Amino acid sequence: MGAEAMDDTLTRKGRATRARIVEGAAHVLREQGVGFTTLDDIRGRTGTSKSQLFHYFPDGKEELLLAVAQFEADRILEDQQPHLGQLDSWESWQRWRDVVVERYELQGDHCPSGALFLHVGQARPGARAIVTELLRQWQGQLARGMRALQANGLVAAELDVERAAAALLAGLQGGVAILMSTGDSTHLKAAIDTGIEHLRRARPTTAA
Amino acid sequence: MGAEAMDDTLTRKGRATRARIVEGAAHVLREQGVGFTTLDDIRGRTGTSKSQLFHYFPDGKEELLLAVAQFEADRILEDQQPHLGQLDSWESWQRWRDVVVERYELQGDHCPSGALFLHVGQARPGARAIVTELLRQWQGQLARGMRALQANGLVAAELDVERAAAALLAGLQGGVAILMSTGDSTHLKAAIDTGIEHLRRARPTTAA
DNA sequence: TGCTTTCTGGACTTGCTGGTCCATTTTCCA
DNA sequence: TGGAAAATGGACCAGCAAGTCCAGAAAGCA
Repeated sequence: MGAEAMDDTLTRKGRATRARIVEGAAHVLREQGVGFTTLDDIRGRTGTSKSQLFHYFPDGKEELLLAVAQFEADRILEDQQPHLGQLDSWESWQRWRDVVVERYELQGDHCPSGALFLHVGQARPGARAIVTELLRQWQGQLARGMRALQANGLVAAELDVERAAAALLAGLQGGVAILMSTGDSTHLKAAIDTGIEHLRRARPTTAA
Repeated sequence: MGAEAMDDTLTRKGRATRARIVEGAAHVLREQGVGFTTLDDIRGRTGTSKSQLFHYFPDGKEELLLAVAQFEADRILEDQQPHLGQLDSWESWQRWRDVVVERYELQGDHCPSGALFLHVGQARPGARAIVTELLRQWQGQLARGMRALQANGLVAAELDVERAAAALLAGLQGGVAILMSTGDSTHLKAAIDTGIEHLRRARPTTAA
């Protein structure tokens, strides 16, 4: 997209303003939802003028939304670190679980990042790519953690790691979706806990 | 809502038109998504005039969307019958699984009903109520099926049925969400299959 | 049949929102 | 320092979509 090409000609001040716009827009979007947010809302929040918005995002709202989607996608994985990258013991899985639950409970119905990409992701091809890549990385990290458990002899080698990771990721996503629409985190907890339990039951047959 | 109060004064023709509007609107919304659908789109699709729309839905778009949400919510559970109501053997669970997967694979990225309520459900209180009730009933049926397995001695009585049902529902929802945004049903299948597997592993300790 | 109520068509209004434009200020850098 | 390029402010425009209104057709009903 044109964003990178623009970074070349961006001054220090320009980069700061652009970042301010993206962050501010992300905030407004999380609060109000994509469908109810106007450029003027973003303008007000970020203390910028119309011309600035179009200066940094020549293709207008579409491009800005895409930049926010990417920003949020990155943030989602970062927020789970370092736990998500170190899933090599039962304790670390538990810590990761707690971080995820706490994070999404805090955001509550304030349409978290998950909502953002779900909304955008339906039609626009660019947004779909961002979502797909996010899910790929997310699932990859979960699978990596499961293989670490296998390597440590905590989980049977027979476990279909990719499938288990896909199921866990789906449960997590669904739990978040339900949390967003009902305000209740029961499903999120149940999904993750059951997913981890699934691993726990897949103890190696040799060990006992 | 005003809808029921209106049914009193509706003639046969009136009821038919109202139903046509709701069904047509549901169709358009599934195709285009909430954010991209205008009243004129619905008007065109249903062969109605502006005044008809506001005659049957005095509160305008909001009320119409709510009616569609309720319509879709009912349809979701109906489409899973009779399987969802008869989950008393492993075979029936498998049949239900196949129906769900097939149904959502068919709808593909054509924003299925799930998307609809997710979109609407973020802010509007009425929509939130519809979603909550749908999930409650859905989970109730799953839990009922699990209890049937317990009654038939196929699953240990110790299984926390409500928690397992919540986890399965979350996985299903997340799987559908991922299917919608990526076009891939792998996660949906993995989630449901893993959920059922979870039950299979909870065999009664007495039987063996 | 004749009167009332409901139903329908479609022109019209109104407000909002994304997007354009240009003048002005600030920053860069040679 | 001075000119070019970037950054900023904000007035302005155009289109669109929700919602209004009223006149006329079709049903219901006694």
